Amino acid sequence: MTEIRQPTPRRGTNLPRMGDFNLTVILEAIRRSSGGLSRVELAQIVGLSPQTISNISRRLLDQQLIVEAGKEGSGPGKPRTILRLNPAGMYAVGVHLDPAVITFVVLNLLGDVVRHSRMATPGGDPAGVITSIAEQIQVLIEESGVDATKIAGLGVAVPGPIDLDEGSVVEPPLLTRWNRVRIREALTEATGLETLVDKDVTSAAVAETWAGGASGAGSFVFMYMGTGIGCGIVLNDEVVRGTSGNAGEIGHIVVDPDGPLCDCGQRGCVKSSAIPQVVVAEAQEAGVLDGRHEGSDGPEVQERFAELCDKADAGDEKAIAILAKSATLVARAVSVVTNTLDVERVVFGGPFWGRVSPYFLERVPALLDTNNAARMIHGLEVVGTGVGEDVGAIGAACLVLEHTLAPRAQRLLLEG
Amino acid sequence: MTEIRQPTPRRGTNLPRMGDFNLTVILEAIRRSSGGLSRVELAQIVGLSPQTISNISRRLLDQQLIVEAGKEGSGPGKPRTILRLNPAGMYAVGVHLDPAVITFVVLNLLGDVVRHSRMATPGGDPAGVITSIAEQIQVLIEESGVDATKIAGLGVAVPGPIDLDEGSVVEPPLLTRWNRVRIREALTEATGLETLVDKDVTSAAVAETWAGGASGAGSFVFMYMGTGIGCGIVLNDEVVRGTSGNAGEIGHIVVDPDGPLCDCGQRGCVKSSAIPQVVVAEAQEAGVLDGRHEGSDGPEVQERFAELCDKADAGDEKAIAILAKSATLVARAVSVVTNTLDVERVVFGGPFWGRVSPYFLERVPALLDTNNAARMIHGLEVVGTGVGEDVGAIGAACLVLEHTLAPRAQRLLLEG
DNA sequence: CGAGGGGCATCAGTGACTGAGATCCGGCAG
DNA sequence: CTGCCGGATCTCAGTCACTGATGCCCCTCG
Repeated sequence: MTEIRQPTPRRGTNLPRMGDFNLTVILEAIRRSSGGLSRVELAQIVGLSPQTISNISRRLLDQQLIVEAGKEGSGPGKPRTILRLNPAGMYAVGVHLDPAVITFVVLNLLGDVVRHSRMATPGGDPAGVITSIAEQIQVLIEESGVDATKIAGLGVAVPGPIDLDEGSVVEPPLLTRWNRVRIREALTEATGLETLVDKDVTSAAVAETWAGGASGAGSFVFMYMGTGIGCGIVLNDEVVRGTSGNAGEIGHIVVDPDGPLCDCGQRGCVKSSAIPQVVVAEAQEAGVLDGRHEGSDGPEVQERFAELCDKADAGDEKAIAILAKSATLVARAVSVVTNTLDVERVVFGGPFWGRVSPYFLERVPALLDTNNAARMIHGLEVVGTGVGEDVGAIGAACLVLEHTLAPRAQRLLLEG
Repeated sequence: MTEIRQPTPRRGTNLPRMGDFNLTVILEAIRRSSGGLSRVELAQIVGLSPQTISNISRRLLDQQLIVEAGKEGSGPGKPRTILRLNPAGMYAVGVHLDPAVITFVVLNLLGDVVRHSRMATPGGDPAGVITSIAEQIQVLIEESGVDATKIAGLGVAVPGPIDLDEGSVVEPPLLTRWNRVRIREALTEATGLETLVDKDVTSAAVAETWAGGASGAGSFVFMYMGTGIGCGIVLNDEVVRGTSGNAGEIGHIVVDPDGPLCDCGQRGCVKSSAIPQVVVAEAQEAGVLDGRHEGSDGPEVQERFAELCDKADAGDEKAIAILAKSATLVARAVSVVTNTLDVERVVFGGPFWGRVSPYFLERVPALLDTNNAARMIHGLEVVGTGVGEDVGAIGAACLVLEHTLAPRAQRLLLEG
């Protein structure tokens, strides 16, 4: 039963903590490099002496987290031995519990997907769903064929709100019956794996830091375009979770003064103006999509949204205008967040991102730049995630990798 | 010439860093306690062994940062020796450069104001203003009578935007002619003091962590009610500055769909709907304040705003309604920030806070609670700062104390 | 006035990082 | 083919912060 969140009274540190921390620092440097690093390069990058690097490298080699991969000799002298991550050195299982679909992945140390599966989210009792999830996890692990002793744990991404202390799901809007369900305990019990629970948007941000390459470094906001809209926050390479793990709730940022009334009492909240369901409804009203107004449930919306994108791709002006408006509205919300946090980058992703990315990438950067309060000082990079559609589940698995291997400041401090 | 901001490639740590860090941890524990702590209590709180605490205490005593202050004997056994901060152990000078007024303070280690002065902000050339500031600092230090060798440095709080790397002021809306003025260099040169520059709202947040008592711990947002509106952000006891030091720009959060058009193109931004200048204008239109529409400059607004508050205090319904509306609008903006960051507390402060506090404290907590996305998990505390009106200048001085003595994770890492 | 108990210091002991020097490894000139 | 050279890495102490064990000190209470 591990805790993600930080205790408030700041505690001291000691020698073993320091050693472990430096180990993770070196691992991170190797991880973030493309193509591995030699010991000498590591010494320069992390600022430790070559001897220390050697010692820690040995520990990493013993733990099979890294491997020596060839030599790089340029000029005279002994060629440098390149150290790379050992993909098979550690694995993590990730589950994304979405109101519509549950996604499962097994990740290796590089953050690559080794195995993956999906199932429609069963509607019944949470306890039953959890049992199904646990079963599916066992199947997945077997199918993947990975060494079970190398599996560091299980990460679970769930819709907010959550209670990080309890490891529970607290009444998410689209998962009725999930009221304070302690999914962490339940899955630890059922699978025997150390389990971490976090919000889907936070998980997506963690995925970006671990598997997203260059765009996952530094300070950024991950805009998650799913059934709803939310963001994950990373500042100086560390994820921001907030007091209870609920950071990133941006749904009620007002972006459209003429927008529809929201349940919060204001008009034009981004969650009631720019989420796929609303966009689809708008398209229907405008006659871009035909009038069948059957269901507003997950798959239905997804399908109709895809239809709208198809039309836009085919050049339908009205469809394009609708997507463009949605991009404008989302950009306003993003501006609020980026101005509040002064990040250097915005990463878009999530299940609905793939289809709308051209329309967003064409408009959002300029809009953000115009509204950037720090415009005179630095620009604001806008990119789509390289992690892909399963970013929720991949992020869930990355929660485990991050918790185990990332150089979090928290790792240095003594426990309460 | 010190840098506040963090380098991105995370670097390792070593023994001396660890020792220094633990020293700051212990100092912080003593600082945050009311009335000092014994060595045994410290050992429990920070998690280090009693021996280590003893050793570090000795270092702190040698540096005269703490003093042994009496004994506390309850029951049998040797009574505990209480360790307290030594107020005279360190001093810091703070300057708040506001468009209307420049405030100077000298702070002791406890964060108490030892000496303080003000001057109207001269309108001329920035270079001339900086010279005046430097002169005034010398005068203040002399008048304060503190041991000059104990002055750790100079902190300067300025309106944003700033460039933290350059230590410069970058075209703030109300300080024309201040275009990329490298005030940090200039004041280091002119005063001989190590100088730190930061945004006024960030400084205010730092003031709260250092001199604000219990409300300055953990994760909170400091809402600074000044000529404009902005916020400082503290997460897990560490200030969030952002990539370039410009975090906390929340002026363009939309809070009033029927509000006035803002220069950003949207309607009802908090900075164009709820800042004192606008509130005063509104009161004038409503006939609560008489029609003289002379100046909209700093002192004028301040005076008329005070007049409005007087009327409200006297029971004028219309005046109260206007302040109540302003509270509602500000609360909406605060909700956006608290939901984005999931903090546990909102601290209000700034020059205009004192007068409006009763009207805000009566309404804002309930409004925030209603909009709190994590309502089911934890509440949201709302308090007024205990630091007072000079929170900008005090915060500026606290920048120095924080930089020198706070247990920032950054302190552990090797330099680039 | 002595026993008891808690606070605190002293003294080694551990272990992570560091500096100096040795060793290893390949390229290159002779 | 051999020896030289330069750079990478390893070996071996050395330093220093934290820790565990031990003992002194000081106050309260019987």
